[in-house]
Amino acid sequence: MPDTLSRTFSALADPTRRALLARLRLGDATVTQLAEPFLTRMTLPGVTKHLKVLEKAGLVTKGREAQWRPCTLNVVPLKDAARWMDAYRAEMDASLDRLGEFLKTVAPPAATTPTSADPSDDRHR
Amino acid sequence: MPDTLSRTFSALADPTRRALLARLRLGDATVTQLAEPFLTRMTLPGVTKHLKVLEKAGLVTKGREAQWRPCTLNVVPLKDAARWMDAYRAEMDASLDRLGEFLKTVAPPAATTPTSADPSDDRHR
DNA sequence: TCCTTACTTTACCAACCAGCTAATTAACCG
DNA sequence: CGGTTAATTAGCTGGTTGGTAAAGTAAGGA
Repeated sequence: MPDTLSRTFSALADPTRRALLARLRLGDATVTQLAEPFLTRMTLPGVTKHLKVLEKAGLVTKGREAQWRPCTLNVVPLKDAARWMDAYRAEMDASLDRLGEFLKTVAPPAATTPTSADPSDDRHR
Repeated sequence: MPDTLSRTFSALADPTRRALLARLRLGDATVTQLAEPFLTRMTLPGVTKHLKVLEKAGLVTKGREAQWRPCTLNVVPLKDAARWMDAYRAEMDASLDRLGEFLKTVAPPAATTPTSADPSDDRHR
């Protein structure tokens, strides 16, 4: 029984679960609707299990409508995760990607005014 | 052997590892230096293992200086994780927290001009 | 009442993860 | 060389995870 943040990150550490969240971003859906794209890869109980992980992490809430369980995305735990990441925002912005890093070592440190346009610029908003 | 994003989130899904990253944010450190705060809770091989997880996720790079292994933080994988989260930025901003949500249902939808100051505002940057 | 649809639970398996102790490698230092 | 320090590796255990098949629950409808 780990802490909330760990459970959130743990829930995100699976491509199937991320895909389920992405699907829910488009709107609520029942379990079978959610499972449908994955049924070639895995069985329905498998999807149910993934959903339970997401539910325990608080990322999904399951409703109850007759025999259907409409699932809803809940981003609140994501906020905490994003807030944790924000502590690293500064060094993320500072660090260029590998290519940029390499170019930085090759080119002289007269960096801020390159020849014409800097392609490794303007990422993230 | 999961995908990169899964390995990143998985590496973050442990408070010890997050603490190691937080420590590295202050600057490089050797394994024993990193381990020191945790040695009451766990042994050194335990910390080594956690570091290996972080290394495999590309979040930490280990150098080699005589018998020391200076560790460096590498935020590049974090950028991908942050970019993934950005897809949910809109609904994160839209959704207020549980309290806010509740207040929203109680108060009329004349929301955008609250009485005086909105406390659940101005988070994130 | 019985069937169908929707979904969950149970029981099992293999793989992995977190932790330990003990042993090993590797480098420096006297 | 022998000892000390730094760190890893090996081998074990117990718990969790991801998947399955098969059985079970619950509601709607003929």
